[in-house]
Amino acid sequence: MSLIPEKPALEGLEDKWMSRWDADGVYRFDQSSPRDAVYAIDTPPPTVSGSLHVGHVFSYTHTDVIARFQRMRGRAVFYPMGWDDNGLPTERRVQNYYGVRCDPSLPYDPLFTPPFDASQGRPAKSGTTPVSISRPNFVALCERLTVDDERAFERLWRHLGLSVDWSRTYTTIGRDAQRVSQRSFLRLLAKDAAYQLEAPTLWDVDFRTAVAQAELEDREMAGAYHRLRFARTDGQGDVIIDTTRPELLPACVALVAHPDDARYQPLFGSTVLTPLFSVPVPVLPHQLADPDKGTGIAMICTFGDVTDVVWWRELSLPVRAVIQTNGTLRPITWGSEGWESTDPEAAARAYASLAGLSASKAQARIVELLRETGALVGDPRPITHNVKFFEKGDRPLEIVTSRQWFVHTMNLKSTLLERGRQLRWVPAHMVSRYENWVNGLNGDWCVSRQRFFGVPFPVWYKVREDGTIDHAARLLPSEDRLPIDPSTDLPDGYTADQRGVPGGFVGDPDVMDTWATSSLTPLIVCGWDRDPDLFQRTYPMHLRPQGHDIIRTWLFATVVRSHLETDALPWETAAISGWVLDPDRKKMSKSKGNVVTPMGLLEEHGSDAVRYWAARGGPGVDTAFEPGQMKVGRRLAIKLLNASRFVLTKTTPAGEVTEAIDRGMLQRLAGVIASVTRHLEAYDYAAALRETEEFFWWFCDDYIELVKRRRAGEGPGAASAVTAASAALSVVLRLFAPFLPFVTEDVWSWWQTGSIHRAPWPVRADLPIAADDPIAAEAVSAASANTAAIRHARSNQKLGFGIPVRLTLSTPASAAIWALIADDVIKGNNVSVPVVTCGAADLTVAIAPDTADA
RNA sequence: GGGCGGUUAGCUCAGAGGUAGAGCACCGGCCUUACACGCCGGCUGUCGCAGGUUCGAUCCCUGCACCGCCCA
Repeated sequence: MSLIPEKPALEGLEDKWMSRWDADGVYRFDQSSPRDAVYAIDTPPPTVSGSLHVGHVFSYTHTDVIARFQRMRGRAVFYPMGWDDNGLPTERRVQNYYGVRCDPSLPYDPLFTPPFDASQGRPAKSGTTPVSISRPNFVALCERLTVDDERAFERLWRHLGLSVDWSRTYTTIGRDAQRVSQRSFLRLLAKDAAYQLEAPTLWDVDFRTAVAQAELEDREMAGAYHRLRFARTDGQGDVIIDTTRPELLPACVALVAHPDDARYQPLFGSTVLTPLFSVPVPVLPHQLADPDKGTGIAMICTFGDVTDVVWWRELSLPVRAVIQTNGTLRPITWGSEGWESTDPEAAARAYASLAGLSASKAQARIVELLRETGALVGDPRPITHNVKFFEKGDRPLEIVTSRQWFVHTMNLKSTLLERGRQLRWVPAHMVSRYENWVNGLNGDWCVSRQRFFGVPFPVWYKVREDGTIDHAARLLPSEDRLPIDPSTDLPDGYTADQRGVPGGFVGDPDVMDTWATSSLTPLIVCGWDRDPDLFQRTYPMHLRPQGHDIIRTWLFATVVRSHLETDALPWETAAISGWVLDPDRKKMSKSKGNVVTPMGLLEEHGSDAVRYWAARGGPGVDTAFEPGQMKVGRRLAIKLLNASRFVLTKTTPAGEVTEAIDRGMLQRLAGVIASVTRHLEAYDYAAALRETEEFFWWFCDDYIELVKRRRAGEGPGAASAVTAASAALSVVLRLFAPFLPFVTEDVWSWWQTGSIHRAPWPVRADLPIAADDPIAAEAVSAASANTAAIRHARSNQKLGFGIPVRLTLSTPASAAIWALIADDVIKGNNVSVPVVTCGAADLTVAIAPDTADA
């Protein structure tokens, strides 16, 4: 009894309980649990070089509600957290923070210290050239910098009350992730599911790396159609084409028109000369040429866009690439092989002012040249059009020929669609996002990136005697050596001094796409290659929670990898969270999200209150950011404290639940248990919370108010109410526990041993009532209805509760029902003199103040 | 251009073939021995638009509009 505070409050509950839970290991996964008792969650690892915002709090709360529910149902919940530190965002931060840049050709320097450390103050900006360092040194700095972020993230998650097993935290650049990524890669290679190819690839000229289809986004940009005149070699006049990329004219390899286009049919097979450069190119038919676009005939360049790639491949055209990996135009010797021109001198003269320029500068310059020579017909006509960008990039993507690693996905399309159908999607309609994406795949998955802070490809190549690299002569490590870094580790049978010399070897300089690692999270956390016991207990996992924006990337890639590695779906269910919208119905923007820091929110409203707001946003439903709902959640938590205190400060006399109202209340609660359980099983946490909350307010405002006077006394009537109320409280606390873990745990600790979060999920058998009794149900409904009518009358006559009233009541309730509730209704409404007619058609009430002389 | 979702009270949202709901906000009242961080009561609607099915449609069907997202 002394454990019940006199004036209970929410303040400080987070700190109190998060350390207690940690000390007691409440959320530790019990690896001795048999597989069918396990519930395994594949948590999205947040990007640590970004910041956590309100959207994260929202969706991670959803997952935690499910985790807590499953734990209370007796499942051994496997709920590790990961940090996504691998990839570009971290690289960029490290470069600026330490004044370095990575050069994978450099050897590891064990004594290296960075030129500066931004936390110690930054040197004057001018004149500081980044220091080039090896990949292992660079990676070490990345790891050093991300440690702080990860600590801050963990603190926030603990404060929010995520029931994560913190002993199993992983990072996407960590040893486990590297080893799994490399092992999986070697196995893909062994079964020809991965391959290397030198091919035109989407390329970001600022990051200087290949990017994959999944990382593209279209952006609307201003552009212009330029009408160019090509001379026919038969002297029969000109051919006029339209292009938005005149700067690629030196890369032109053909003209193309639709095979049915009568205007150009006579030209097919003939040759024209490019303006300025006088390169003879053929005019060819292809059905992808759009007769309605521009003049209906286009130039094919290597490479302006993905259609150029198709034409180039299907029409067997030569390559004349001009865009270099840094986005500038390369030097060209006109007249040499591959750069044939009928007037090499003029071509060289024209090109001299273009070489070395970026694409956009080259465009401006070549337009001048075309105009001067009369090859530009009319003025450029401005348009806006969609241009492909790397989602993190600043300039349009180019297509550059380079050597890349790919994973076969095109040949898996129908299998992947089938996998999508096998997965349970919450909400169900999200499957169409996935199908949309799979159906739209237009190339295999490019998994190599010309970056540094990622998992290296565990591959070396032999160097020929002439010093060139023989990419076909791969040297692979055995699996037991993994993880390795080919820029510092040696292939078996070679010595360090053979690196990069004729007859020696070189390491593959690339790293894996960040999705190529994070697509393996189920394999990483479940111990695929290190803990067969854990793996068979946890994999396939039960739940993948994530946002709908990364269905095409993370979800898709994970399905691919699990299919290839384990011939199985990685999880049973994918639960897709919506977004948090700002008041303008836009996705909560970064700037906005930073104004409202998650920690500030949790401190202002309390974690339970913020979780309450989050849990009201149903699966897949975008939800407005609304502090008002957090205030409501806070009030709910406070109400729980007070109601609990009230119930628990009178626990005698205890006894059988005999009164109809008490039994009716418990019956109603039994229905709530069943319904809430059903909702949670279906991942509809929002509905579960709504029903629990609705019952709880009714329990407080109607049930307790009606019975509190009877309960305050002695004897069987009091015992019935005391027992019913505390039984109900026990259940209600447990129903709320997944949503409001702090306040429910605190109340639980007043009168129970052990954590509520390890307590069994409530079932009907917990309630001290036998089979359903329709009389009791009717009694409790009648009591509520009659009370409402009396309250209404009081309010109309402005008679406060403190004033006793004489009551004239006609009620539809039968005399038998009225007899069961009369005492509680009369006392619970401060009625002094009741005159009651039972069995009436309608419920009517008349009251009058009971004056003192009565 | 194709796909998915949404449109219900001032706001945030639930709902279901049969008399439109909750919370917040607002208005009025109440210190009722758990809680004034509380309690009681009240007000508010062409359920986006137009057709169709039906005895009956806000709900089902068709088309349209607008918002958001995904994909070309």
